Amino acid sequence: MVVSVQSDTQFVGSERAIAIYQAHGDPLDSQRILSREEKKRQTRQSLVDAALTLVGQGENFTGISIREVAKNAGVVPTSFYRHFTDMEELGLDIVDDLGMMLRRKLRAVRQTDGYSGELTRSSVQLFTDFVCHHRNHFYFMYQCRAGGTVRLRAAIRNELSFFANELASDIRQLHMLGKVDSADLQMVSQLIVAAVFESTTDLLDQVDSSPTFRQEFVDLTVKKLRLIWLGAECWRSRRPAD
Amino acid sequence: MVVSVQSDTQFVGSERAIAIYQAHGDPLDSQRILSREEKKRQTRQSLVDAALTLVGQGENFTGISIREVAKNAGVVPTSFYRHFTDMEELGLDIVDDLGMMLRRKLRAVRQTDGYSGELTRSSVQLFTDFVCHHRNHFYFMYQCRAGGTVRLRAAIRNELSFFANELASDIRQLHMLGKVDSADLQMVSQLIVAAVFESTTDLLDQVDSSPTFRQEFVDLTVKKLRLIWLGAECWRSRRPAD
DNA sequence: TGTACATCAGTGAACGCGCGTTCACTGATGTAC
DNA sequence: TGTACATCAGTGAACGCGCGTTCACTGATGTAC
Repeated sequence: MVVSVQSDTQFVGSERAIAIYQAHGDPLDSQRILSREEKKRQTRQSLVDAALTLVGQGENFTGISIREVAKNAGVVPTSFYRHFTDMEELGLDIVDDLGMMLRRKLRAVRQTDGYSGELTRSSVQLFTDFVCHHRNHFYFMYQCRAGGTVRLRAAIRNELSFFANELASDIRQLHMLGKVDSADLQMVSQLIVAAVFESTTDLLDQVDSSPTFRQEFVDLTVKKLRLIWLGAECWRSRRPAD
Repeated sequence: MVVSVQSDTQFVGSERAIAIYQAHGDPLDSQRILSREEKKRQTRQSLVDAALTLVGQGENFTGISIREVAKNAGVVPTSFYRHFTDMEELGLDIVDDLGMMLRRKLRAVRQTDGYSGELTRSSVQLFTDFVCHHRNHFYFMYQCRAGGTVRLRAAIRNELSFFANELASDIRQLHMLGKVDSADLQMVSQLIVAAVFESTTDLLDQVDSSPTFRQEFVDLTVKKLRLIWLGAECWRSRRPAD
């Protein structure tokens, strides 16, 4: 039911509605005119997409104006207010969006046991592919984690700690790192999430992201996580000398 | 010779010169009028300080205007152009500033062997104090690392990799981690720098930064580094099971 | 030392522009009968 | 099914404002003689 409209094409008013209608393949409701609610949802999505596209083009989210977003969504500036009170609200929507997509992915992977071969490597590979498929969302996240408003920063931080918690509970579920108590496990998870997240900046900064570069990135990240994992396995069994 | 002018006080033109003059305690040149060059340097510094203060107050560096900076520096907007072509240039100046301060600190610590007791802990303690003394600089760094212009991001990334390199060479110098080859040592250093840098966001987000919170931060960071260090010591001696 | 000129950091008026936000409106969709 | 009215997403004109940048200027500092 979800129709993706190419974000680089601009439609004005009813033109967009027609384009959406034409893109819709289901013959059963090919005669049906889009409901008001549906059209509103589409416009809202156009606004979000426009903002993300601008971020992907190198603009700073904080510096993007309502007028700019509206223009790129093919809508008059005043329409923006039918959907969001300000850019912060739109930003919070993006955070939610990414959060939901990540959770959906996580659920799918867990259900189908989508890991192939070695666990660390396949997890990193899945994450890497995910980042590359949602580049603009991640650009946004990295920008706003430090540069956004207080609420935006809090929302992003919240998402990150959610994933650290999920990771910790998965490690427990798989009966790994038995010698690590739960407070320390939390620390290990944070460390892993931080290492991956920090590394990801390299992936995002790479413009082309050729398959070879992506592979190098996966290799390096796996190596880092293995080292952390090694440390976690030794943890408690021996105190560090220094 | 460096005189600090309270950044929340605004001076206009010659008023500022007088204030600087009065703050200057050395009786030998109490009669001396500041040279043109010196005054220019002072104004330039006021502009940089004004920008940093605004960042410290929660504004996003990318969103700060030339007029705003000039106003807070107690100078007319046009004066800005006597010192910088645009805000990006001012930003690059801040990066250099912080880089120099960090290097100076590093040198001082190495010369005086300023580490007290355990190496990891005293290093983290020194870094933590440094961050708290240069809060605004670090706010700026975190914001611009992801949200700045291409040149700004490159400059910041450059500083970070400089410190990873310094760390790697120090580890070699102290004959630690003998079983780790130089490519892997680079990886370990990156991991350590990333872990510290990532943790530091917590320190910056804490508004009051009470001594107890600061201590907790040091403890947690030390723990993380110990775990990485433990992993690095096991590295090569045993391959991770997973 | 004093004088005459050069330099140039800082000034203040002015410009055109894009911004956020308001307002009354239009006309397609939705609903009640 | 048809009609009459309600809703409300999107429109377009208008506003006052702060922005970056230009320009000719001023007057203190610096320099040559």
